[in-house]
Amino acid sequence: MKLFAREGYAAVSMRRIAAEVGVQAGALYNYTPDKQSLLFTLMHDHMQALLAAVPGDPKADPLARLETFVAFHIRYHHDRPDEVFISYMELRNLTPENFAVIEDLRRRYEDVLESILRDGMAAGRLHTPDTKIATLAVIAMLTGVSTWFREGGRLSLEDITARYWDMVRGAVGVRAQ
Amino acid sequence: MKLFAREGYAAVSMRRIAAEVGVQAGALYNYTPDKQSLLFTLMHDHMQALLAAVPGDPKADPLARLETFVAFHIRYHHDRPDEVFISYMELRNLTPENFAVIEDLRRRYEDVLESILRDGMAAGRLHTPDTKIATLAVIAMLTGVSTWFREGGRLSLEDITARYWDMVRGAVGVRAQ
DNA sequence: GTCTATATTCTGATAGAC
DNA sequence: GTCTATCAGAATATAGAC
Repeated sequence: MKLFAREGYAAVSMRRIAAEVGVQAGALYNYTPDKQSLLFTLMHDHMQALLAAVPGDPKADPLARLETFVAFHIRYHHDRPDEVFISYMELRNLTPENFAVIEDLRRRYEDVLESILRDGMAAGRLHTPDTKIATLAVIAMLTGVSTWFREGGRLSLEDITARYWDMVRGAVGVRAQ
Repeated sequence: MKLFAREGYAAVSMRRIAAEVGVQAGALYNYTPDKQSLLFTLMHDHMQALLAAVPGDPKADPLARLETFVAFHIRYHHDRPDEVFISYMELRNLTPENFAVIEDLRRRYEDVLESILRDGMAAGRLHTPDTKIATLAVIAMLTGVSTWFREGGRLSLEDITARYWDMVRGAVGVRAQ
């Protein structure tokens, strides 16, 4: 995970991975049939864990669910920079079959947010003309945090989360009380 | 450009590039001293062109400038998918010196948007508590379009641009007229 | 389950003929 | 300015001893 995130799948050899974990290259093949399966397993496990962790109580207030989602996404991605980086950057190095599996999991994660936005619309708590577009925009915006945020800077992750919650509310048309 | 975008810098050999342009591998070294310089030149040219193309009339109305920036960013990135993809994905394959150059150009592009937001704040036309964070959020949101938008889908690029302009206005606190 | 050794192919880059 | 040929090393993956 660390090597793929730092240098990229194609640039990391099986020998480097073996050296990192303290065995010879041949020994790795007791754990994975090949390099591709290793990449796929890392990405698959990450997406499964993400889907298992995302909070989603359909009975709660839509705005509360949206705020929870924003905080969850920022925090979860911040805590797993390598997994996130790989899952966005190494998609093109998956075989077509493996790519389809990961894409399906990603779509299911997006659907969690889109359901929140749809319920918010139905309840009249927010106003956005296209929940699918808004979903993609919000996720891109939130995921961007992990590309530049570093601990110890001008703002804490809690500050950042507050700013993004402001911006998300504005973007999806939550009207002031 | 096409090969790096599709398969990644590390995965593409000089022989593949040579075959793509119809020469033998050795001939490439009449045009670039090495593979790293080739990547750097592609990214550098792209960032220079982006900075030269971005509209920025400091005397215009801040909201008009913001709308122009949003439309420009979406259109420019949509028209150059390979360049955009490389410039975001291959940063880690640059040498530290080359990375610093590209990062500086990227920061200068971000500064164009941040100046607009600052002027909008000063003019009382928008309200966002942190123009730097808003800049990063808006650019991440807009750049995301090029990862999923495909011609011929449910919405045209003009439709998308209109939706994003709505969302950006909300995100940076443009109050309804 | 790890090791050494190896098959086979590919890598970035260079030399020198033309 | 392109070609062929080549260097020196690295790549994935496998075989077989232990």
